[in-house]
Amino acid sequence: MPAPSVAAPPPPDPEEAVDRILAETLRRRGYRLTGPRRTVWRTLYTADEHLTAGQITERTQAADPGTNQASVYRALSLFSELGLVRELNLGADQPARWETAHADDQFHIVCEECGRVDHHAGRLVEQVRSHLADQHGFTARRVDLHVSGQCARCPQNPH
Amino acid sequence: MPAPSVAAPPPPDPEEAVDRILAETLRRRGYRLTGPRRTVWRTLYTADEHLTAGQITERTQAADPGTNQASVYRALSLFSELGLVRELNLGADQPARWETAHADDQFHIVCEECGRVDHHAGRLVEQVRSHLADQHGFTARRVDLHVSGQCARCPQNPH
DNA sequence: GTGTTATTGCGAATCGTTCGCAATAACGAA
DNA sequence: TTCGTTATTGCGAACGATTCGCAATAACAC
Repeated sequence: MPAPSVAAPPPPDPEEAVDRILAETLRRRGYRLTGPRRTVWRTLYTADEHLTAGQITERTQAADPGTNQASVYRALSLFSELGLVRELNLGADQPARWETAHADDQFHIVCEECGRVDHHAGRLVEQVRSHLADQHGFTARRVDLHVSGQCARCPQNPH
Repeated sequence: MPAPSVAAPPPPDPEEAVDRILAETLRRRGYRLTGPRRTVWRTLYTADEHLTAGQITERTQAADPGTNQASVYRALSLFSELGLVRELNLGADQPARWETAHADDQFHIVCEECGRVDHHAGRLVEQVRSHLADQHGFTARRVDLHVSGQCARCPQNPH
């Protein structure tokens, strides 16, 4: 089996691809890529839903025992500052939740019956932004739209 | 000085008018009108801005020393359940704020520079409601729209 | 008035989150 | 590759906001 004449491209490793986003963002701003940060990042990246800090800590510790709760909070706070993740407050009673960043022209819909949380894309957020800018000179940095009620599947919904 | 032949209407007392809203709402649901509840209610009703529970406690205690913090929280929680007030979460870092209830087809705009919080009326909230109902069968009970950024007056605003 | 019981005040407990600090490990330079 | 600097960690204690349990008090119906 002859060696290829040109440098062989490294095999695509999906796990490394996820890490690269993190690594580059951190380095660009002079932060270090550490174990806890990588584990928290992978936890968020592979999450099926919006996790609380407590859940993130659990899963992070499952993947890398010994990781401290405080480090998880510090990682989340840093990621948020770097625009990698987004903190959500879906209700006064419940703790904050976290998700990987996406265009914030999406909003969250929470069903009070089944607890389901959905993303919902739409032009609404963009409309709010431009309305405030044009009519009121207000530069919107962040737009949070959060709706709670009953989803179509839940029994108490009056059709 | 002869007594009037018909019952004299009591002079309109603006302070009592405020109390009446509270009294009637409470009685209708079988709750008692108590001192702390009345004081908290007046505090909210005469507030110039959205107050935190701590601020409400301060002002309530100024008006009626001896009122306990726990009672303030209990009053707020009850009022909220009765639809008399509304709890606001304007940011992950800051504590909850409270305002007397109004149609929620209004949203909140917070300037990150000067800290100013404005109400803003508009059709947007209503649009969200009907869109979700018509297109997705979702019954929106509560719509929270919260925008943060820089207001027209603040220096860092790039025009 | 008087009795029933919702409500209070008090202090301690809880929850989520942040802090201070000594020990550790990441990364650039030698 | 090793070394030094210093950002980052783990730990535990502190924190602020909110809630709890309970005996004492006070609203309201009769």
